[in-house]
Amino acid sequence: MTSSKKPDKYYAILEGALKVFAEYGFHKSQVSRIAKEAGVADGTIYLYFKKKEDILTGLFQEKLGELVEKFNQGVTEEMTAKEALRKVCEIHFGELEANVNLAFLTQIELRQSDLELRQEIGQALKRYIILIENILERGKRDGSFRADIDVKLVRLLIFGGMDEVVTSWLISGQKYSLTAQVGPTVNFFMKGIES
Amino acid sequence: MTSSKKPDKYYAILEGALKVFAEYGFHKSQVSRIAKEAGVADGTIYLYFKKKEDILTGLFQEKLGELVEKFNQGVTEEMTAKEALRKVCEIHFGELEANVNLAFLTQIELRQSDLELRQEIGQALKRYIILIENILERGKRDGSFRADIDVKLVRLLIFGGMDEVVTSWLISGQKYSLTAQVGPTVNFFMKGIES
Amino acid sequence: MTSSKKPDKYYAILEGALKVFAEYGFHKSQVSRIAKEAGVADGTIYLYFKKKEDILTGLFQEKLGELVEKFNQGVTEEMTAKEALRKVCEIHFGELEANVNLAFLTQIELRQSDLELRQEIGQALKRYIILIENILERGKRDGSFRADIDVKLVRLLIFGGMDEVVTSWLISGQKYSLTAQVGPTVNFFMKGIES
Amino acid sequence: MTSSKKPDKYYAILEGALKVFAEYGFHKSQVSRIAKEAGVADGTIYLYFKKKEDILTGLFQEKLGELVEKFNQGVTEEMTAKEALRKVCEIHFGELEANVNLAFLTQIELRQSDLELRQEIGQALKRYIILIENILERGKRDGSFRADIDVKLVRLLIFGGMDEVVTSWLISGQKYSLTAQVGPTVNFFMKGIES
DNA sequence: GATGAATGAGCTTTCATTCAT
DNA sequence: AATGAATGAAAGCTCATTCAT
Repeated sequence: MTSSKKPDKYYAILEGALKVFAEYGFHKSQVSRIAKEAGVADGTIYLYFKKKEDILTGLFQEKLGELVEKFNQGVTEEMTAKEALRKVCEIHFGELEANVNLAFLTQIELRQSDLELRQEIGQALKRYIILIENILERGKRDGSFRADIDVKLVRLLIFGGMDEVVTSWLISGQKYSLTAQVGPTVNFFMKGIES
Repeated sequence: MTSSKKPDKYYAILEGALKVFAEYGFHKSQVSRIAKEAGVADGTIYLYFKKKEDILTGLFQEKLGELVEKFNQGVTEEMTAKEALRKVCEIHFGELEANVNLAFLTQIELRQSDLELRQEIGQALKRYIILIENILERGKRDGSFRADIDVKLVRLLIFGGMDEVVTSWLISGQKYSLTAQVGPTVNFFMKGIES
Repeated sequence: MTSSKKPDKYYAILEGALKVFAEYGFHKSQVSRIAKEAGVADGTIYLYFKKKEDILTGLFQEKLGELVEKFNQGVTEEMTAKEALRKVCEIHFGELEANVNLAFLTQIELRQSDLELRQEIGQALKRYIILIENILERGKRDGSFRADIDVKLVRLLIFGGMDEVVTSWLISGQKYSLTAQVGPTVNFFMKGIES
Repeated sequence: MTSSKKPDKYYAILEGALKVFAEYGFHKSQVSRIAKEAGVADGTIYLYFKKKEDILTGLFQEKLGELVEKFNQGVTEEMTAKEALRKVCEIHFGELEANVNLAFLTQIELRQSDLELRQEIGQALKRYIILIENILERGKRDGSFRADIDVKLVRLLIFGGMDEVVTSWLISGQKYSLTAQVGPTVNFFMKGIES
């Protein structure tokens, strides 16, 4: 199903890098270690990536792309805005809980990058951002969400909130269930804290 | 009240580091450059810090400490829980908007650290976290906040939301007013998005 | 008459190498670039040459061989020694002026080699050297040249002189006519500078 | 007497480089080997030279500078033009014979450089070139040299001739006396080969 | 013979850290 | 305490060469 236009070694290197980056972090990961993990020679990496940093970039694009795909497939048009928002949170927490290495990549490594790279990452996440904004717009239109909300700001607050929950779970050592947080999290987004 | 027991050069180095880290990022900042910015010799830095990373740690503790101090001073007991929460957001956005270098430090550099360091940062932020949790507890007790909220979770959601708003503002190039976001942000925390 | 027993690709590679070496110099020329220029695969080069250096060697032998051939054809027995020497200089300057890439090869690249290779080059030039020495011997015998000249030394002085004139012309950017220097050059060889 | 404004290590590195370059050639010489030879750490080299190539450049400038100094000191105003020219050849052959490493540097390594570097070398030799040209001019004026010689061309022929004699002596393995060639060489320059 | 993807040894350069002064 | 020249480990990257197809 995955239309892989790139050669196998490209993906082997990315998988190796995911493992190594997750364990050591980008700056403490040697290219030679990634090569070993991927089962290729050091030089081979440079047939597929121009610089070490490009491995990180490629990893982001590949993995975030897959993630975004899952969001797009999981959230359908027939859902109500509320259902859709809940689904987004379920996928967000669920996917990262199911793939801890990926969680390390997104929550830790993704931040270990300079401003320039972060802007690039922003691009890769754009479709996810648009998805959330669309849900918010839809809710505003059909009256299920308040008319006075600032879509862009609320999108940041929702994304930032989920992001922090995931990071906290990760730093704590994944000692509790992340998906168990979906209910109260979505409830907060819906009703706030005011009694 | 802040008893600065450390010698002047200690702070000179931290100020130099703040500037340099903000401009180049931790990994691309050379110790020699920090020394130059601080007006001391390279070797002098090692009289005050054991390793380069310790400069970053020291910077966090110092700067986050100051920040936490501001929160503690700005949020008083006579405020209602709601007022207190609004104040927290005002200070959070206000301080970082007023000090862009500090914002870079907290939003970008603070993330450029491995898991170990992030846990350490968590410690430095603990008092801020407790402050928010206390406000939430107080609101639950006096009935201004819903009784069924999970304090620890909501604290993450609130902090994460504000954090993302700041980062987004920073990455965008600080093109708009951050403090102008306080109102709608707090409103979201209070009432959620449900109509 | 030149029986080319080597396959076409051999010469294609040499031509590619001549171009690439002339532009980048031996050490900065990649084998893959030569391959591309020659229109063959990288690996193919190693069917014809054992090492990169052997391409240079082959090029010298081929090109210097052609050059020596021209000297031998241009200088005939019926010429006087003086005429022959003038002819040598005419061909030397003329051929290199007409083929700048070849000039780069002989004046610049040919030197970019270690002692070992330079001795090998000496071999390839041996026939040219012998030609000059023969002319000098002949001139001594028939009385047109002084009897007390040291043939080997004078050969070096004549060759070295012409060589320097060509190199200087090349480095200057070929801004003037090289063949125009034949007259005064030969005159110097003949009469020296003493009035 | 040598006004050394540069620190000792600078010269130590140059001396080490001279030895190593003379033995292995520039491209086969590792920086670490030069460092070892100079008795400094690898990194120290980069306190004095920005790139490996700059060691070569520095060496040229230093050594050619010393050489040029010797020419300027050895050739005085009260000499006749002929005497001066003989002196030049004596010093040229004598200095290189006395310092074989330097001879390797000038005859082999100095050529192992691309066009750009050779132009730079040309600058370093300019004073030597001017010296020879001045002698030729003087000889023309006082009638000891022919009035119709092209000074620039003859300078190339003289320099190139001497250069080739030195190189040939070096490649042959320094089996004979170089200074013994001064007499016949100068004689050739003066009287040519015509009987 | 021809290919070109893969290899991996090798080297320059950087820069955190040290220590003699 | 302060200096800054010196250190040397460490690693990203290149590219000549190989070999399975």
